[in-house]
Amino acid sequence: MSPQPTGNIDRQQIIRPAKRSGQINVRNAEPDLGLDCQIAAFLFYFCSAFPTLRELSRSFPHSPFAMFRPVESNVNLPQMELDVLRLWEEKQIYEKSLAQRADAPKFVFFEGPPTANGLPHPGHCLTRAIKDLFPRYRTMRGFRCDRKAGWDTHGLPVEVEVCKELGIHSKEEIESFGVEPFIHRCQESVWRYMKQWEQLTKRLGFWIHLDEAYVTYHQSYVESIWWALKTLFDDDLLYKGHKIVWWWAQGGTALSSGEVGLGYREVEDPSVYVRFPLLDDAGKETDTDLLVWTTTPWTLPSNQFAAVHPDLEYSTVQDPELKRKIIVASALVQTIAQKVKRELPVVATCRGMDLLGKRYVPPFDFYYRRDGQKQGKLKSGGTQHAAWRIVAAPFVTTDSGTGAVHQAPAFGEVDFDVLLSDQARFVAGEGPPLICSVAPDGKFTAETPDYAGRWVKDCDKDICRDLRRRGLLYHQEQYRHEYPFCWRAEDDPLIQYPRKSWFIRTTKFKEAMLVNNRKINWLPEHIRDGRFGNFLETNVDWALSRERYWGTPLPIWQCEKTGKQVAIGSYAELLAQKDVQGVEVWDAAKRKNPKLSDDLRVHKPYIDAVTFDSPFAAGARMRRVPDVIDCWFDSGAMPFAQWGYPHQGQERFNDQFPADFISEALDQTRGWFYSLLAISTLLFSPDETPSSSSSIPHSAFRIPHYEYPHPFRNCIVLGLMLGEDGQKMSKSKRNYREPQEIFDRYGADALRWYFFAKQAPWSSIRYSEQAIKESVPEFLLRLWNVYSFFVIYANIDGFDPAQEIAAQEIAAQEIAAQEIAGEAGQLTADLLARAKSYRPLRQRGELDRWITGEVARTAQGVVAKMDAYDNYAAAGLINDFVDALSNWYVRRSRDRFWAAGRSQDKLDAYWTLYECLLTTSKLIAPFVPFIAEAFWQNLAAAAFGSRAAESVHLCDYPTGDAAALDVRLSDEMRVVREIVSLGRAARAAAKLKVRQPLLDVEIVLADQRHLEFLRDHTSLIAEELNVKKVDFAAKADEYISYTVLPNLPRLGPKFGKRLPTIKAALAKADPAALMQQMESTGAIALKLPDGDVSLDRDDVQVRLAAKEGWAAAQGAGCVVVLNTALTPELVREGLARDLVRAIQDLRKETGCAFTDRIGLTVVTDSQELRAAVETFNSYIAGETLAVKLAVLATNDPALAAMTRPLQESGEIDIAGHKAKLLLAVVKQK
RNA sequence: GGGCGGCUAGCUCAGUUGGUUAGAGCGCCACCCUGAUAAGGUGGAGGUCGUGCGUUCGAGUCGCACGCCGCCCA
Repeated sequence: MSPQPTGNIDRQQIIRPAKRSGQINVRNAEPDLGLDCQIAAFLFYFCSAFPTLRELSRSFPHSPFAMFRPVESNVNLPQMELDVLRLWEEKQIYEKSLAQRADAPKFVFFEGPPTANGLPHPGHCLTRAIKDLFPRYRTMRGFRCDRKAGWDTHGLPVEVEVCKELGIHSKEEIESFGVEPFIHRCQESVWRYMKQWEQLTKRLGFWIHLDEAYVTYHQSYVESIWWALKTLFDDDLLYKGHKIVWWWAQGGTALSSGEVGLGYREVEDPSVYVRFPLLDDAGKETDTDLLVWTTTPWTLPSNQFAAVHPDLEYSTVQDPELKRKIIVASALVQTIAQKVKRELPVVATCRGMDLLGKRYVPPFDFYYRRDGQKQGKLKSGGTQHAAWRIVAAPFVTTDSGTGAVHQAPAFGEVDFDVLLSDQARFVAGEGPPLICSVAPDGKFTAETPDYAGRWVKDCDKDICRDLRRRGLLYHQEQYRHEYPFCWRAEDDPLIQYPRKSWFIRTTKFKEAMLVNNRKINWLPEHIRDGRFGNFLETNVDWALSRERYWGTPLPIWQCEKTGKQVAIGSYAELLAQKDVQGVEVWDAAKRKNPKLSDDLRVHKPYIDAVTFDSPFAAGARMRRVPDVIDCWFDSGAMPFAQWGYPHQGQERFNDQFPADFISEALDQTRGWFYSLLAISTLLFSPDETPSSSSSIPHSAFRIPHYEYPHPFRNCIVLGLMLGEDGQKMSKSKRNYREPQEIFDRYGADALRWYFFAKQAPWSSIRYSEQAIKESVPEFLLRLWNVYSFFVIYANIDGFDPAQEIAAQEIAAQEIAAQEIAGEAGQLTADLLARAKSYRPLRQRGELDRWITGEVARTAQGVVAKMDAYDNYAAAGLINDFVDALSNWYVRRSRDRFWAAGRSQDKLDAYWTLYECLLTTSKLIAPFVPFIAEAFWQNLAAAAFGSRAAESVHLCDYPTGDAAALDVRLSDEMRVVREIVSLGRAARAAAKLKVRQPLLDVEIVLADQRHLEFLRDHTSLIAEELNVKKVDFAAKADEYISYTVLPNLPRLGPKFGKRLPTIKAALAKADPAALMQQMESTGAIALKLPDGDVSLDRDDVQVRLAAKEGWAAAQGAGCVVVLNTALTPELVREGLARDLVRAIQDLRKETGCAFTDRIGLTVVTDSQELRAAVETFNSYIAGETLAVKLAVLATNDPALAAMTRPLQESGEIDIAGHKAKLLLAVVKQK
């Protein structure tokens, strides 16, 4: 099939639509040619598969084929996107976009690594979309923005996933399964959903180097972390401590505060009130009890103290039933009386302070019977009983409970602090020891024989039962509260537990982190001092170690004799130690299974086997401590670990640090955002880092110091995305659609535009498929329609910008030379200006100058917003521009495109719209990269072949041509549009449809500034409003009432308190008189009781209001008044226009081709309608391509004689007149 | 219990440093246009800006208190 030429058809031979303004414009036409043209165009499209189009057009560089590929108006966006993806891949556009900026200033982006062992959902699309937007934008703005992907691969999530697979849970089960095969499984599991993630990333248009991704389990990555940890260790910032940690008993490990935070759930726990009988000074039991409250009965066997607030008032009440006295906080007496349903008369009161030091009998005697009488030496001299005393604690409140709190220091951080401060009062070793009746597996030990071997939470009930049996349980109820569970094993409640664990001394850097944080540009801003700042304020040392398997091994080796430790910074460093043994374990494994990833070499269990000679004790070995580390440290170390720094990649690190931009969702505040900031502050801070001592062996490496902020300068904190029902997104609830389905239905651009343009990125969004769907017609399709409009007409007219420019005889070499310079390929104004028909802007019509100015204004605004990371505002500006382009420029210019011939005015319109579309394509490229590319591929690449930039994404971002800006014109056009809009409103109010012509319209302006401009546009306004005449009323008192209002922002600062008086005076005065005064003297003088006031022109505001009884609409600065008088002539014209509409509908219904001639009979008994047809016969015939137009009465005998076939309308209503239409297609010769 | 954020039209959300008539999109109703057409456009109705108190000549906007929702943490 050889395509027919389409570009050289004589313009005059194509049927033009008749102009609506009434002039009939039918020519002698050859409809066949027009049809051929369409078929040819279709074939051309059909034959030119997307990627080959360029080749095709290249082979005919100056032929008519270089015109635009026809565009369907009902475009299949998802399909188009797939074509674009293929093009990008084939032409390596992403790579080229980077190469092009190889020497440009850098814009550094860090990828927060996702974990690929779960499926991606729409929330991930949001993060990945925003992570694409700004790098794309910055690249077009001339920056070099490398984008290295990354994967988070370690940690509990992976282990738990594997355990589920294996059907096991506890550490014992893992151990018996074997650590080695377990680790292998973990490593495999990490990549389970990699395909889906890569697919999503690509399909969304997220340009990032997936094949160069950093992976947290890779040896180089692990070694970077070892270096960091060694550095910290050597600076005494990494230490082993004994603390109360949140403990996952089933998993046998502590969790970081971040991880704990992921697992809070509301649960019901017992809330118990227990009597602690008090002892007198002699150690004898009294008749008084302290009533103590706890919500964790299982900790009662480990009770050591009871805490009261020293400043609270406590009451001793008489319990009539027990016949004993009970001490509780005075504020809670009534509450407790209600709970136990009896009066509790107060017999005495005291302050908490008075209770301090009193001894009591604890509810269980497992420890008491052994140590109850033991005393220790106080530092201040004298002795005291070591435990089971009342102590002071500031955290005791009277919000709930009894005002006296059970203390089991082993199972609560605050309780532990109480123990520590109590111990501090004693001579070392004499104070109370820590009592802990629970083993690390969460089960009671043999020290509490009644419950030994049972999971603590399971014992709550039995403990309560026992207390009740012994009469100690005063009251019990259920208590709803939030309690943490393991974030990966959701049925396992966490407990607080004393544990030796490795910590990073982040608290030492609290101030430094705060200072660093203050320099970060957080979006939204409140994160800085709010959520994140507050979190830093309450900083605690980072619980780093995990007694688990799949993670970065803690690089600490310990002397088996002396317990002394060293940190190792790399595998090579390890091998360089004295008498290294155990490496053969890995070698053997690798021999056995050569497929094993070499990265496993630095993992458990292989690394555990490596030992070396202790430098601390002769003959002793150094063995690695068994722990791995918190995987949040992995991701927080990515700024340097992604390069394997400092063992390698020092240059890359120096170049790519700190990041200019990162973004994740709000849930990363205490996760990635914190781990990044903490690690960076500890390692790279300017002054504080006492790390000059640390060094890499055999290298002169020094840690560089960086000014704050680092490691990131700007951070967009995305809102959380909720499911369709406002709940958390959950696969089981199906409250969202799979991303792939969204892509298939609406496309990635639709999803992206929804993310970028529908709300600020930090507001939490409720996933809404409807809203995604809407962004298609609202934005994409509207823009597409403008584009397709252009292409259709440009092709019909043979508007060929490439040929126009070639015709100027620009040597191909010259263009090629400029292309190398990176200039000519982007079809900027100066290149287009070489076309012979391209006129300078100032010579073009006003509408052209206006829209070109709007493009410039939009580009300026978008750049300002995007530079400030405000994509939402930027998208809004783009949207406004597209609206102006579509609904004003194109609409107002239609006639120019339809006009016959190749007038300069028409060419101006083409060039203007063409240039607008090219710029728009660039403007939207970072936001909706696919549709932008589709535009470019047709408007630029298809037309110019290799002379144009290969992709819109290789172009520079438009910044707005200052010379094109015309603020005044922009303002004036806004007024015109407002007047038109008001006119339509007035019509609607008067129930006069636009098809009904009216005699005239009066426009009253509050401000005469734009009057002259408007006078030049009366024909435009008249046409838009379908009126014969437009007047600007000079004396409008007839229609209008005025109000003279004070200009408050101006007067406020000037007059302050006097404002109400001035306001009242203006309101009271006659507006007409005020205006006259202003006109004659240039000011308004007000005589006021508190002194005269003179107001100038800018001090007041004149507001207009239409008087009653007029068909009018009022806006801020003007009123539009319609003359609603209808003459018979006008009514007939209105009827004629209505009739045209009805006939056009019938044509369409009949399936007429554009060019079909028809014969038409209007059958009606309405005199008016008949008259209208007669008066406007040629107008109606012209509009509807009727060669014959007759009107008959229903009883006309001629009706019966009419030849068939006829297309017959049903009975139609033309403005209240009944009629029927008979249509016959006239045979074409 | 604490911190942070939110509360503006039926729904989803904008609303600059306080300034007179608080906006958009969707939905609804009405209408228009129709050779860009399985689109498009215009208009309308719809708001005591969560509640109260305060600061101010003036508060959706600033302050305080409270209520509700969400998140984070205890």
